[in-house]
Amino acid sequence: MLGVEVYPSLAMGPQRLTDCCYRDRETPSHLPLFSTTCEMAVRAAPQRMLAPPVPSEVNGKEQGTVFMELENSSLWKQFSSVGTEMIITKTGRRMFPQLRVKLSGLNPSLRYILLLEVIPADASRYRFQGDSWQAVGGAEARLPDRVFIHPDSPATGAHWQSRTISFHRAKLTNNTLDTRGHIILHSLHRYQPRLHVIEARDVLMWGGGRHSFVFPETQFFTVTAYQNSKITELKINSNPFAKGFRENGMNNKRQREARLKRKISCQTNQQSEPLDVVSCDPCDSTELLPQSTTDCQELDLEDLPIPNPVCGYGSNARAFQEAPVAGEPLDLDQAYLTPTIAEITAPIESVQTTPSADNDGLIDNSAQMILPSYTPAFPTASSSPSSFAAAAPPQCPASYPPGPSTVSPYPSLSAVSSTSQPTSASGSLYPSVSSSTYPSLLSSPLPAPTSSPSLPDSNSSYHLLSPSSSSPQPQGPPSMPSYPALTQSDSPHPLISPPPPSTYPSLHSSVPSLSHPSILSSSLPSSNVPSAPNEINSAPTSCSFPPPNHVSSSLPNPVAPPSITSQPHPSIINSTNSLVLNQASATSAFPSFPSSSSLHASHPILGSSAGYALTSSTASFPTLPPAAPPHHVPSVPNHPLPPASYLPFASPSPSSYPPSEIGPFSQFNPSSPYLPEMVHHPPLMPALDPSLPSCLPSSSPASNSLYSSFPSYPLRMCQDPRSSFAIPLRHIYGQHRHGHTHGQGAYLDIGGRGLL
DNA sequence: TCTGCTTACACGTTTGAACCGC
DNA sequence: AGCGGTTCAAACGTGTAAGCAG
Repeated sequence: MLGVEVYPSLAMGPQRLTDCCYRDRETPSHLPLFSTTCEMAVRAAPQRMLAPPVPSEVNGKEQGTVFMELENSSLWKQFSSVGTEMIITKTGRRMFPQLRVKLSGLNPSLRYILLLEVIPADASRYRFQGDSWQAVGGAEARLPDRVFIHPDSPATGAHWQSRTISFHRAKLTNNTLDTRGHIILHSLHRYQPRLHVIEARDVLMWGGGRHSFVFPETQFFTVTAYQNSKITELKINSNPFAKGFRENGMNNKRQREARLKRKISCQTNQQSEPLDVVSCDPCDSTELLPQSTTDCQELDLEDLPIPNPVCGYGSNARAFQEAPVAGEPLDLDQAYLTPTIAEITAPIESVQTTPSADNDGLIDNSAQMILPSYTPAFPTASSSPSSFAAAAPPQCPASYPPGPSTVSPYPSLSAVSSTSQPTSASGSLYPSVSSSTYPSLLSSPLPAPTSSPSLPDSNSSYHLLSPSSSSPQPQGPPSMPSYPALTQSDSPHPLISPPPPSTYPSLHSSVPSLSHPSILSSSLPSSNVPSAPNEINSAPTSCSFPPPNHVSSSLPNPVAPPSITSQPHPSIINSTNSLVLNQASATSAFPSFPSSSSLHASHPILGSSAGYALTSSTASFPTLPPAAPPHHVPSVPNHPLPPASYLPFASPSPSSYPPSEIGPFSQFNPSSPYLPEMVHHPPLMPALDPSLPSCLPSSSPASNSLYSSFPSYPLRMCQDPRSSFAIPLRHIYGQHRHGHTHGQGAYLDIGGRGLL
């Protein structure tokens, strides 16, 4: 079984995850982006829990705020407006539209690893009824978490910024026994892709800053066969591989029907006379060839954007075009969020974004912070229906942690500052909800009201708040200076040689049966939800994954290896404190919320007094709703979409390993699928600190009460031999012989099903 | 009977090796 | 011999429809 030990470098080292919430610039900084029940609950919480915004001493340029833009956002929006569906097959199917992004704000000299993760958007199972998606029950047990590692990883910031980054090689499958490393998903569920940018000081030491990006418009439903004919048509007209099905193609309906008729006719004729191959050729589509007109003209997509035959999308030609080079004007539809500042020293970490006046803003490398307004094209969720049906009434938030809305209201309870981390970053203006070094619990599942992906309130507009000012930021070049610095990756990290295998923590021995936090949270645990067959939650032998930082921290560091286990880092102390606060807030906000103690019980780290702040996050997470019986799901076909690009939750890249930051966790709000938000998802980097278990409050009760149904999965990684990342992985594999390679990129199983 | 999944199929795109000319 | 451009075939990606299972 592979564990973090196998991939020590995978541990994100000192995890500096700064979840951020993007709020309307004109909205009070402490107000959540989305108004939900949870939000209300939070607001009702004692004022003391809401940490006041911390003035930002932004130094964006110097700090290098990482900024990601979804290049083909327009295309995604087209699909999401109808209800994006992704085919999943046993052999694996690529995603379309593809995830194409552009990065900026990276340190050109540093190396980064890009990961793609697909997490459940909620805890519901869906069915396409009538003309919309409706939740019909609880989601199935979460499958092994797998992360697709971009084949170019690791690559320098200059590399990533010089081109469009495409994750087109990533494949989705419904084969739970998949051995090719494809991302395993359940059919008829809703998922949310999430991208991570991880600073890689060394291929074997992923300890740098980490930034996570979520583009709400990329949410999709998994299907084995398209349910919505509109989606089919959109795909046919957008996907080059499906040209054959276009009106002027050889495999369009007309042609197929003609072939079928001819076939039948031929068969009939055959009986009476020899078949005339020529005349019966089903492919003689010459009749349609003259139709040089656009496919769209032939299409029957009345209310759908008509793709351009050439670029795939007439209405948004660029969406399908090759990635523009850096500096090239971007899609107008794209909005940008300001980066979050990882406030290491300040107790509060929050992210503020600055809304741009409109979506006309162009962006170039230098201008990373343009925030075009999304409103025009994508009205507030409340006003516009979403293709993603709301599975359940909004009341769920109480028991279900809605993303942003739930989170944002929380004051940053834990500001874990890394002593070793030189941070010039100042606290963000906004209160962080919950900071955790192990946010997986928070964001990973993007828990949504079991039954309803309810639409966000009208209040949840996409305006961004400027850290320095509440006034709307004019369009145009982003004012970087005004944005909080997210990372401190400017200074190259010392290269750290991987410690000998023996030095790696032994997951098996040191970590008793534990469920990975990410798994727990992401699994959308539900008492009603059937456990996955491979569930090994109770299995003592199962691998568990401590917070990444633990791992990295535990790794021998010639330079300055902090001993987390033996001596709580100051940050830890802070986290502990924050934890308490968080718990309190969480408790008040979410009645159904599991006690932190229970969580701790299920996870050594969580239980650790040192806490690593991850507990704080955990505490703030309400218990997942039980698989709801058939939900009343108002079909909500078209959601307004959020900005195309968002700033990451910054995780300041640490200079050293101790967990340094705990940022507010903001989850993608399942109920408002299209709200822009940066989410921090920890599950992909399982970390394990053997020493932590010792700190576990063994007395933690009811540890399994909440997440017992979620198994701990071993870490698994597969990689494309062609990937530049091959060597490091092979090195790792070499130690454990569990590597899987394939031509589709590298995959990392975070919660893999048993592994070799 | 219905729903969902698997599989085979035809068509188009992509990719990379082979070939050719300079 | 090296380089760049073109050609070609295999591999791959795609949606559809039939068949199967529950």
